[in-house]
Amino acid sequence: MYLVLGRHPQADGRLQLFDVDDSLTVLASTELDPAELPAVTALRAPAAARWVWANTAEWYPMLLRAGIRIDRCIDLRLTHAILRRSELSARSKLATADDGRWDMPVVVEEADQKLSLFDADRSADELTSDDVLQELRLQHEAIEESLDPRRLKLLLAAESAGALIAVEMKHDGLPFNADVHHKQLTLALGPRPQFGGRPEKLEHLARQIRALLDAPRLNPDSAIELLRALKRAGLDVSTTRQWELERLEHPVTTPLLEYKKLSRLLTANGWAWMDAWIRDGRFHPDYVPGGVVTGRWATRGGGALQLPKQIRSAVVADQGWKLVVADAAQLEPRVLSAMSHDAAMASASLGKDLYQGLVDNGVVDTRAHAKLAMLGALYGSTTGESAQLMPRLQRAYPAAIGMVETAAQTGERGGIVSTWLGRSSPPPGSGWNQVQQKASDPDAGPADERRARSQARERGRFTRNFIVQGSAAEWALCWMANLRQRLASLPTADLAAPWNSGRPHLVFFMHDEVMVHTPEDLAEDVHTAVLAAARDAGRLMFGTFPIDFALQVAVVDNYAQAK
DNA sequence: GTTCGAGGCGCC
DNA sequence: AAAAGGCGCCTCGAAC
Repeated sequence: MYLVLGRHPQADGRLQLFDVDDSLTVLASTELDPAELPAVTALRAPAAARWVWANTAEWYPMLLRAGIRIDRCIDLRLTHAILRRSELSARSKLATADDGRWDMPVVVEEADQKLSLFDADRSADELTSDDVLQELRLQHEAIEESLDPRRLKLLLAAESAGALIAVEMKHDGLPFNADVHHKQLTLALGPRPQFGGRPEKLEHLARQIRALLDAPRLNPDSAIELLRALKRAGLDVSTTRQWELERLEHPVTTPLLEYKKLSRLLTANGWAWMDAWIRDGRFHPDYVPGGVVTGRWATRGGGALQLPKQIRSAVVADQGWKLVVADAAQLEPRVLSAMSHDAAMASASLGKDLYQGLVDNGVVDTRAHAKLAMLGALYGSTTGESAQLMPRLQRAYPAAIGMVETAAQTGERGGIVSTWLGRSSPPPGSGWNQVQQKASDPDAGPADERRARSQARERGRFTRNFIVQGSAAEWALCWMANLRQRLASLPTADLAAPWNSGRPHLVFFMHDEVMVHTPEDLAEDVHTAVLAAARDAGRLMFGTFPIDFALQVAVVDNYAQAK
């Protein structure tokens, strides 16, 4: 059963909802006002139906505000983006006759707001319920005729579950204690400036820097001015980056590095950031599922996926609640060993730290080397220590290393690669092709060839990493989607708050890490659920292949206590 | 006045 | 002396 939602084809501003059976036949049609959507949804929610709509971020927020959570959906915009590009469904009508209509920009505004603000000139391409149903049929056809319907179905379900979770997490927000943060800022920077300008401690450091460089008017925020001043002081630097400054033997480096650190804190996560993103003790960033080509999420505003370790102690559970923080240890190498069926590499990770496993198996001598070698393999390192370790890795794990090498070669040739579940990389752009073309021209110069070679290698590193990063993102989505279902079936603690029924809920997701905010009494249940969800995700994706997805789980009061 | 690339740095 | 994948976002400063 599906519930297909879109605009009404005639009645302006109204919506139309189709009840559709599994053969995609319309059983019933309901016309409704946007304001009625929560009520209508509430009536239907008990049915085991899957909602189908163009964009979860458009409809789901108003349902959440009405206290309604839905179980499952298909976000056709997200699933279209996967299907039209996937190598598995490349011959489908959806892919070959794509008119770009579903290539919409990410919309985070909500439908009800948009209607009230832009009622007069809503864009002409708003999708009717018929459009939505037609797209659902097209996608079904593409999946069924694809080279691997099972994988695609899993990927599309996980992607859509992610869309629900993203909206729910924005709605619920990440518990964030503004007082703790304010105290940290004041301690580090000095009191908040009343009328702009630098906080005390930054200003003090700036004065020290100017004195030490004998540059009375220097603005240390200007990289150009700073570089000039450093050179004038006789320092041999080509940039003002941290790693380069650290190597200098000059009294200015200490205040300068300190200045940069504090300045970063102020501009990225200072008082202005707090004013903009923290409301009622919650951080409400916009998550953008599928926002990265590899399938990772992005965020818009607030920089949630770059939340510095420095400020994590301000992420504090409510009174009587806990944070369960879980991250997947060495996720990418584990995913690679499973997708390449590299039994040797998989066994190195069974029940333990994968990097230590490499040491125990005699592949490398230290854990640090194991990590360096592995990152080199995943990113395509060609120089330095990490590249030197590659032959050892290659010998020990030929299947795994062979897989990323093949992906790199495909990319260098301009080919397309795919993740385990079938998300495919974009083809090279026209500029890339032109450069390669030019290099094979009879009168191409050595510079042309060098440029072509370098760009080809660059793309090879991208495709090499794409298959691993993208497949790891798929595992993470499966993990989180499974966890969400498990959390929904946990009992409700007697801690109902206005914003929550007392049920554990996801509050944060960062690539290979999830955080659940839970009543204290249920923290152990959540811990168990997180582990079980990881096991399920591994089985869903890799069946019986013996691979462990080890988790580090911490039950804490604030985020800084994890790890 | 806005826009956009560069430099820089935070996260995975 | 920067390298090796994916991002977002801040400031500066030139270009429009």
